[in-house]
Amino acid sequence: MSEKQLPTVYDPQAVEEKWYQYWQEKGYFHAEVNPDKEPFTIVIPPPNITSALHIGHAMDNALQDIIIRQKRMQGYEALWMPGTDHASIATQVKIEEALAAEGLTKYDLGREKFLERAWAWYEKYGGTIINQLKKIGCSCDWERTRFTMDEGCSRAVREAFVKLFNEGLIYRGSYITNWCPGCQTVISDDEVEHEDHDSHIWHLRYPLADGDGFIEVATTRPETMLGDTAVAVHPEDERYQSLLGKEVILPLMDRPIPIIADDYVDTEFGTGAVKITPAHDPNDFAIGLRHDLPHVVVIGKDGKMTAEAGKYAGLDRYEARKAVLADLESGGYLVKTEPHQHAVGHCYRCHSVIEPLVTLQWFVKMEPLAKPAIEAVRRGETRFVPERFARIYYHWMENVHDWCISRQLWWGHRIPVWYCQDCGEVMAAVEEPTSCSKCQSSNLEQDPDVLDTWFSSALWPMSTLGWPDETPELDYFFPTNVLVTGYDIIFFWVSKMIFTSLYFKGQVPFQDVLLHGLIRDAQGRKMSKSLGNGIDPLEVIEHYGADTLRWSLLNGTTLGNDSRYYEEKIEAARNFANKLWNAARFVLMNLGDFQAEEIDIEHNLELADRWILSRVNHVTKEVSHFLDTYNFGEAMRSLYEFIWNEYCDWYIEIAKSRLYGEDEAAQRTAKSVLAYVLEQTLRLLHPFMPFITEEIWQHLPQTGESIMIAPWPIYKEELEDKEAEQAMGMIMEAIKAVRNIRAELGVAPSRRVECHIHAAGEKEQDLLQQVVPYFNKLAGISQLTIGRFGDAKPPKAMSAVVTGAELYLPLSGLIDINQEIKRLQAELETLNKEVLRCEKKLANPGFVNKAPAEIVEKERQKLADWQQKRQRVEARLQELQS
RNA sequence: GGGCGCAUAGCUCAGUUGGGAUGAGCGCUUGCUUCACACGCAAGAGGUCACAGGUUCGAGCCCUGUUGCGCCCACCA
Repeated sequence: MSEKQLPTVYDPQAVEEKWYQYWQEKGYFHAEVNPDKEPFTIVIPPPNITSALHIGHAMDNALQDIIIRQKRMQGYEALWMPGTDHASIATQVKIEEALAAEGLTKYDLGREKFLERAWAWYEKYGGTIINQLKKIGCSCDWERTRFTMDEGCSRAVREAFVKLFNEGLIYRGSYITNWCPGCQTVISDDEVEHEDHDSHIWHLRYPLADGDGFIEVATTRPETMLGDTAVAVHPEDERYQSLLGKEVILPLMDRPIPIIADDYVDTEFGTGAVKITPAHDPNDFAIGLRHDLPHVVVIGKDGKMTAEAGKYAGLDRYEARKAVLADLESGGYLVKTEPHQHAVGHCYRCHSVIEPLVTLQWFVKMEPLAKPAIEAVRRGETRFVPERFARIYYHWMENVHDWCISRQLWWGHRIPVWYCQDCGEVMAAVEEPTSCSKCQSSNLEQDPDVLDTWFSSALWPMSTLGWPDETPELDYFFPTNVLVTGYDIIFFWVSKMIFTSLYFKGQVPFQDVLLHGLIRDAQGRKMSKSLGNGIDPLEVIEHYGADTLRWSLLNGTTLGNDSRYYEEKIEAARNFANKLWNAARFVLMNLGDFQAEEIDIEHNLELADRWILSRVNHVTKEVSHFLDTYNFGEAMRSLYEFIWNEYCDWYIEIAKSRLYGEDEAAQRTAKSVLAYVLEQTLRLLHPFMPFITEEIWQHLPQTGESIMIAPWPIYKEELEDKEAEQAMGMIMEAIKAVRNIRAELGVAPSRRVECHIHAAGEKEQDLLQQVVPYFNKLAGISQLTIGRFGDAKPPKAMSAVVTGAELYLPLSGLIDINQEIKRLQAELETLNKEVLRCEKKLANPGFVNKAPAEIVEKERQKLADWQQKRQRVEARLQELQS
């Protein structure tokens, strides 16, 4: 860098573009198998190619980037594996929407043309997403970028399917499934979103076949009664003992159906008698199996009534409900209608009301997979952060149903199963078979369906590293270290990766799962397209820069908790970046031609130097610790406070007197410490704000290619300087006391005043003498007289008592003795309270005996301190009142 | 019906293993064109840590219960 000075204003656009390109050219993002280094791996949650990234993605990926950048600096072979997800159902829904806008359906195109469209979609959005991630600053290993439908991932999917199939863990069968009439496919239980709807419960009367009265049933879905094939009661329900084995005539359909007994029925609920529709209700389906009941399918896949529904055939299911109810009422079968709330399932992609239908599907048998997955987490092989999410995982795993993996969609991994059209043999194969393994016929047809999109996601940590091949990458980078994702996809993805990885690899896929919350809008509402309250991260980056966006999304947050998006937060982050920029600009302006070799932080140190060096060392410890424990918000707070409140507000101001002074040695020391602390701080800040830190760092006198590969600062216990921290604390307290008096009396900032300061002891006096140059500057003092307790005081003066000293400001013309007395009396009151509190605590034998010695000692110290202050204030009051 | 989270300054939120709430940003008051920064500086105001018990020498933090808000899971029609 020839240009040593920073421009007055930080321009994120130019800087970010420049450095990102530089990093890429240098190959810093790339990780290789390297036996000399310890690996550290993160696989990205592959964003869906459905559309551009939203603000939640920005946060998710900023988190991952923070982790991977720190690990890289710490010397790990850090791999962040990137890629995108084909998102079978979600993408298909989008494409069909686009088609609909053209007045077309997927059938107009046909499967092949439709898939061409889908691939074009991938080309467009897949690229957009990658570019967005780059804008955010993500240091992914782009050379390794993958896609869930690329060749390798597709082969992994087929291998996994065939292995599970051959080992009896995948089966095909007709079961009641969640049919989405909108997407025209089944979806798994996880993909159904339940919502409570205000509806009704209808009591119906079914006449007994023998004409001897009625049985009353209750239902929330009257239209399904057309498909009833039984009425069930509890076997021990005394009310219905005499009816068991009898038949009722199904109203409207005139069909006799039996009254059966089943434990499932709750005698307390409704009438204790349940109409059974095995074809249209999951519970009824189970009862139907137990009692071998026939299925009457009255609702079709289009959500309309079938021919089996008789005169209602062709009606939409909700119109049919109205018609059926009207007919039941006019026939005298409707006993009563009561308001009722009940949960209605909706498709998580198109929001249609799910229709439970019996269809022929492929399933994964979950029980043998779930058990090891539960045990592995119990053993701590994978750790959930925050811990509470492990419970959610356990609960899901312990109650998991078999996983329906086939989808009646076109975009996705085609199920690798072929049916022999001659002998009916069913073959699962990784590569397309040419002939039937049983009858050698070549008349084979592949299953038309595709796999659940989560099937390929489940393999992601393995497939991106080469599985099913035993690649060096898989051996080296797997299991991965950290997975970062939102708590809302524990079921969809996290749990599926865990059991899949354990089954195929015998290892958990990652050690730690970090689960963050959702970003809501300023009112706390979920961001959604319908509300139009979403935020485009790229727009924010354009206005404020990526560092600002990253900082604002994570500052002050905690893992697992939702947060809100505010323009004010963005501005606060921007202000922080600006503060850092200006501090650096100041340092560089004063450094001149100062060289890296000139940096000397061991000799000629003043108190303030020792203090800031101790502080930066302490912050190094804190930030490292907070990152180790995933307390990102706390790490950021620590950096923010150090940079703003200590480095800028105090150290830079203090250093000025030496920078502008004549003493060259002192000037060199100040420059050294300013440069050293800034450089350390930039490295600590780099994972959070990669661009601005690089830009500044490149201007500093140091030797290195990039801050990205500079070593992570290490805490050194020997650099801790408690004495300097305490002494500086005293000095700062005294300066603040002077400023406080000045402000209260309205002393013009430009007016320099005289000050007498009396120290408690020799140590304090010595200390004060050391800091005169900047004490005067920071407190606006013209003449500082340093004495000892008991020395003569200026006759008319404002005064303040601070730790180890008392100070007097003889502000002629501004002093009102009565007001001063009031001030001191108020001060005395607070001091009395503090002294009392300490005394009480120390008088408690329980505290003195049981609390750690360190705490007790601290309390004694405090008491002595308060007592001394109180004594000085009392003495001062006496003087003034006499 | 289960489970979980939240309740701390006017607002939005932190608070790491229990040890004076000098908590942060925004907002508010007062004063400052102080030679890095008005996206700033300085000085302030503002809190019974939801409520009630308990454990402890000591509780915002641990335990029990209550209230309010939010979320997740669940095959009672």
